[in-house]
Amino acid sequence: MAKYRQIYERLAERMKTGEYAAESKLPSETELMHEYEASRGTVRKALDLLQEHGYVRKHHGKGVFVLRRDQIEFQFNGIVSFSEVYASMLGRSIQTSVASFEDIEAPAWLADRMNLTPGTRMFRIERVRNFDGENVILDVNYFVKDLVPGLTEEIAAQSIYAYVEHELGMQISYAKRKIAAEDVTELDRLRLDLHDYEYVIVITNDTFLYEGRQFEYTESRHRLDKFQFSDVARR
Amino acid sequence: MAKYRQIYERLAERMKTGEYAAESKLPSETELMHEYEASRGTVRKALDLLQEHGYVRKHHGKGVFVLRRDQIEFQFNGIVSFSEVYASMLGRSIQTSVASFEDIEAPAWLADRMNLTPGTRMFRIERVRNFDGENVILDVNYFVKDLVPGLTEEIAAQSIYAYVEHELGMQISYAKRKIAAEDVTELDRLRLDLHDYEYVIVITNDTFLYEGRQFEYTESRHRLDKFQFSDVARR
DNA sequence: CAGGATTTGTACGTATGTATG
DNA sequence: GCATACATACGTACAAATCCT
Repeated sequence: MAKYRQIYERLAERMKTGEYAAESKLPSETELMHEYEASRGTVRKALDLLQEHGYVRKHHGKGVFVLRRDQIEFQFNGIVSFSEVYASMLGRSIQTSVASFEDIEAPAWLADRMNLTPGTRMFRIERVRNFDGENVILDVNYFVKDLVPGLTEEIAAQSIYAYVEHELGMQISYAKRKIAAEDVTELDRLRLDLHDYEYVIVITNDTFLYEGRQFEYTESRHRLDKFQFSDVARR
Repeated sequence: MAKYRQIYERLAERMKTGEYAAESKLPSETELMHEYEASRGTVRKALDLLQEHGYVRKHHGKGVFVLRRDQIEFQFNGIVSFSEVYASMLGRSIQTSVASFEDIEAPAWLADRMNLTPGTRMFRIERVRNFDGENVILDVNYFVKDLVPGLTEEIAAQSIYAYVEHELGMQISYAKRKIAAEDVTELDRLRLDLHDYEYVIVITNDTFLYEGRQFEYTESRHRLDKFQFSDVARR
C-alpha cells in the first residue's frame, strides 16, 4: 500500500479510537513527517485525504482539527458501499447479517427499470445492519447474476463491493442515487427495530459499469433517527 | 489565483467549449507542463481537481480522458438552493414568500460553526415555499452581512443566489451539505402546513467562497412527504 | 512474447508565500 | 516583528500500468 495511504489509515484509526479526540488539533505536518519518517508532501497527501473523507478540517496558519463524527454518515462524494462507511466508523459496533439470499428471475418492474431482457437471472439479497444492538438499516440488493458470478452468502456478509472490485476486477463508473422518505413496509417491520417510527428514509441506488451497463439496483432503508447523508458540491 | 487553479479553469473551459471533445484524451502531463510553463506537480494538482469535479478520468499508464458532459450537468454539483432544484424536478413552480428578514448579530453557535469573530453582523432570512397551496418547505438563511451588501427583502423573494453571483460577482467555490431527519420545532409548526408529521427532513448547507471563507449557512426544512434528493456519484 | 517507450503514480527535497497568534 | 503552520511551486528519481514495435 502507498505510504500516504498508510499514514491516512493510521491517523484515521487514532481518531476513531479517540486517541485524537474530536475538536482537538493534530500534530503539525513537520511533526508528522518525523513520526512517520515521510516527506512533507506525503504527509500532506494523507491529510488531504482525511479532509476529503470528512475526518478533519485544515485551517491555514492554525492547524488541522479533528471533526466530530457521532452519527452514521455517508460522507463521500464517490460511490461508497455501506460496509466501507461502517469501516470508517470503527469503534462503534456495527454488524451485518444476511437475512435472505435468493437466485431469482428479474421481476418485471426491475427488468424495466434496469433495461434488462425479461427472465434475466439475478441475486436478491437482504442485509440487515445492526448498530449498537438495534437493527436500523435494511439493504435490499439486486445484482445481475452473469455480472457477479460466484457471489455467495459468505461474501455478502462481508463487502460485496470489495468482491466486485478487487476479486472480479470490475470497473464501476457511476451511480445514480435518490433519497426520499417512504411509509414503512411490512418488510421493514419484519427486519428492523422500528419502535414507533412510521417512516423510513430510502436511498435507491442504480450502479453502472464503464460501458454503461447497469449491474445493480439497491434500496437502502434507514430508520429515521439513524440516517444522515453528507456531501460536498462544487462549482 | 493559484497557478494550478488557473490551469484547472483553462482546461475546464476548453472542455466546455468542445475544444477538448468528450471521450478524447488530454495532452500528457509532460505536454501540459510545457504548454502552461508549470512543473509536473502543479499540472497534476490541476488534473486531480478536474477529476474530483467530474470533468475527466485519469487512467494509470493510459492518459486522462474527458468525460461526457450531459451526466455532469445532471449532477447536483451546481450549488443551487435546494428548493429550486426541487421545483425543477417536479416541473412545477413554487411560490416563495419571505416570512422574516432581520439584521442580527451572529449567535454564538453560528459564529463558532462558521469560524466568525463574535458580534459579526448577519442577515437572517426565513422563506417559505408554497407548493399546490401548502407550505411545505422552510428555508432559514444566515448570510455574513459584509459579504452580501445591499441584500433586501425584495431580492430574497426572488433568487438570492442569482443576486450574489451575477450582481455582486462573487465566486462561490463549494458547499457542504448534510441531510438528516429531525423532530419538528415550534418554528416548523408556525411556518409550515405539517398535518400530522412529527419529523422534518433538514438539509444544512455551508457555502464557501474561493478563499475558503464561509459566507452562508442555511437550513432547509422539508415536510417528510415533499422531500426528494437525487444525484450522480462518480468513482 | 520480449523489451523499450510513454504515461500516470509515489516519494523526497527545497524554497518561498500566506495566514494566524 | 517574529515564530509557527499550512499552501504553493519547482525539480528529481524511481515505480507501475499500458502501449507499441
